[in-house]
Amino acid sequence: MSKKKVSLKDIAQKAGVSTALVSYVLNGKEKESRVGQEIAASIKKIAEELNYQPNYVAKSLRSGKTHTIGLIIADISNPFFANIARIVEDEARNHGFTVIIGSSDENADKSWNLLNVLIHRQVDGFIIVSSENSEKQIYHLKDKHIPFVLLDRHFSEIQTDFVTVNNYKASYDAGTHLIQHGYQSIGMIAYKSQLFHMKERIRGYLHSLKENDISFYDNWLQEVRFNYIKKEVKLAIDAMRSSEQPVDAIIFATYGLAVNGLKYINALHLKVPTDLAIVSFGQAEGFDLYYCPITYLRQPIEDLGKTAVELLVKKLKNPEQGMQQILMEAKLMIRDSSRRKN
Amino acid sequence: MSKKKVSLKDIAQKAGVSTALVSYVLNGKEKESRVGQEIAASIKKIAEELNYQPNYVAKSLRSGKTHTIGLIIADISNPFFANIARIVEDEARNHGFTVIIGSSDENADKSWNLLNVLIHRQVDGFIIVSSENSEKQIYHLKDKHIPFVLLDRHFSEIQTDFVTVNNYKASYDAGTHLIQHGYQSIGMIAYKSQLFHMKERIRGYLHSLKENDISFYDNWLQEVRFNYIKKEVKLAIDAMRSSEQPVDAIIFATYGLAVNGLKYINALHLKVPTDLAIVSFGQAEGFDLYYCPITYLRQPIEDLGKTAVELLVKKLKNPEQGMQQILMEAKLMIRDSSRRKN
DNA sequence: ATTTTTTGTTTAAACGATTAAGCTTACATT
DNA sequence: AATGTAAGCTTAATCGTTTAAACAAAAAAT
Repeated sequence: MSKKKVSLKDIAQKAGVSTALVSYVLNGKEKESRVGQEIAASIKKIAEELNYQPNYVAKSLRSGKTHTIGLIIADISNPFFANIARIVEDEARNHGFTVIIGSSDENADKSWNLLNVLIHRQVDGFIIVSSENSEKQIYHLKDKHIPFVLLDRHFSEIQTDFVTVNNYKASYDAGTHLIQHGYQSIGMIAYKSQLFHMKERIRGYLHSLKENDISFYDNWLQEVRFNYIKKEVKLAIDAMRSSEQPVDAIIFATYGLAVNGLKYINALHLKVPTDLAIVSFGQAEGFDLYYCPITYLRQPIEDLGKTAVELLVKKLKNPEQGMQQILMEAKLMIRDSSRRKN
Repeated sequence: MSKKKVSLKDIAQKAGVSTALVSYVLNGKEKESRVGQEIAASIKKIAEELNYQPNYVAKSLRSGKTHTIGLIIADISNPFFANIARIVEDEARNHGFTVIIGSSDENADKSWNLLNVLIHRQVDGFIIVSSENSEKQIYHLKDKHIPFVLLDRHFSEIQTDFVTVNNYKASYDAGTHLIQHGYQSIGMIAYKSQLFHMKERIRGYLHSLKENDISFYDNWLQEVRFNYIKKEVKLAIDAMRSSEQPVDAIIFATYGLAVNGLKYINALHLKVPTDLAIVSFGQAEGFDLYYCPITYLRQPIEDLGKTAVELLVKKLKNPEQGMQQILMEAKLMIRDSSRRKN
């Protein structure tokens, strides 16, 4: 089976007309281009019979549009990003776009590489979860007038479209919640990072303490390096516990930090929440399977992803589209790991 | 900034030669096409200066190759597939290919849709984790001579290239392990499915019982429907426990089943492994965070993904490439949830 | 001195679609 | 009868590459 691919030319030949007519008809331009009724009908019929499928590569070359979106995330094997990817993909497909995903591993060089590969592949636009020190890349896109939307993170000093959660508020809520449930010595483990969203998470945490007149001890805030997460999370927990004022609760700034932290807490035979209460950013089955379900900040992943796609698609259809910056709220899902202290 | 895109023509003009020469030089065909030394050098220099980047769309149109692979999986938000996707992506990029991912949700119709969208996008080939009842799709690809490799699952009645684990052996190992650790009444929760890999998992389990002269009770094997997983896993566990011969151990045939099962087991306040030992297929942090780390079958995800890409790339480069069918071994990672019964 | 070969380069078609502009008819208007 | 206009269709350029074939000039062989 499987004869040659059917092209416009084949249809034109069979119908005894030029390819122009076929193109007009199959693109629904019969009216504007005054194609005869019968001829139009017969073209449609033949196209149907031959099971014509347009060649998108040819279309793309002509139009300069590939109907493809590049999605750059930190790591597709991280559940948060996997979920984002899923939403973005589905939503993009609904709009007739195809998605190409790349994982940057939070590494600016990899991200730069990906960006360029995808630009050369002529993607129409990008949805990006930025890595640290990747400001240059953003400027580059602006320079080249390639449309993009930042997702989950943005740079406070660069004006761009973005869709993120209000990390400050989320963190503040987490801290306040713990305080209201009777915890007085609350630590936070975050990444050592210049990224705005991380700074905001820290700021929110600190603010919740201050507002409740809890005096802060330096040891309570631990910033670990992404590439040494396993070791440094342990050190961080050790430091917090041996602090002048040992913590009775910890807020983890990401899912990955929480996974590592909880493993160590298990190893130390600490009981959650009696020895240590927990609140974490991120979400995945891990938190459900834990013997004491973990209180977490649920980010509106579906909304985030859909909105990012919508913004981008709008920009692609109308490059004059004004800038949009969207902050969404994370919801604190209260479970056992932050049970009221007795 | 951002003047117009630089094309071969621009370079040709600046160098005062035809585009053909430029093409030859930039594709390293200077020798075969006997391009003059100086002219070649100057072309290279100019290309460099103008920062020329070839237009892949045009290249694709000409060559009929897009250097793009379609990856169809069940669901990118499932950690197993997310990991696969990650590996496939990286490996493909190493070979100069780009990956487009689609999630089928184990649904043959969606999968069929995806397949067609990607075919029209002119992907060069596919890596597919097949859904149930998608045999037709496989025949379709064979018919059209579109290269593909099946991953993780295959159809015993269709001759295709594939890369999967030896599910029979994995399951058999799990059963044997439990028996050797003193468990006598071992149940399995699997999906109700015609898919070969699922049948094999069941077959391996049954065989381990038989070989150890353990008589099997019908209630021990529970097959639940994918779309009713939450409810039916509960029913399954209830049925096993109220069996004539209640189970003291359960093998879960997938990670998703295990997550649901463990949640219910927690809700029932059953202690693992004293009340119920557990072994599961799949892997993710969930199993580490569980108060009693779960014994699981670790599939060689990295190898699976890489090998699938390698096979496909080989086929793309040489369509005459003979069929390859690769079975890999899953490794039983023994942890606390199957601790020796005392 | 003529022919052949080699070397270096250009021409032009092709991939598959889109679309502005041009070309015929037929019909309506004066 | 002459002119204008609308309808219906074709031509040909274009997007950016690749590459077989043609060509011209120089070098080698006769």
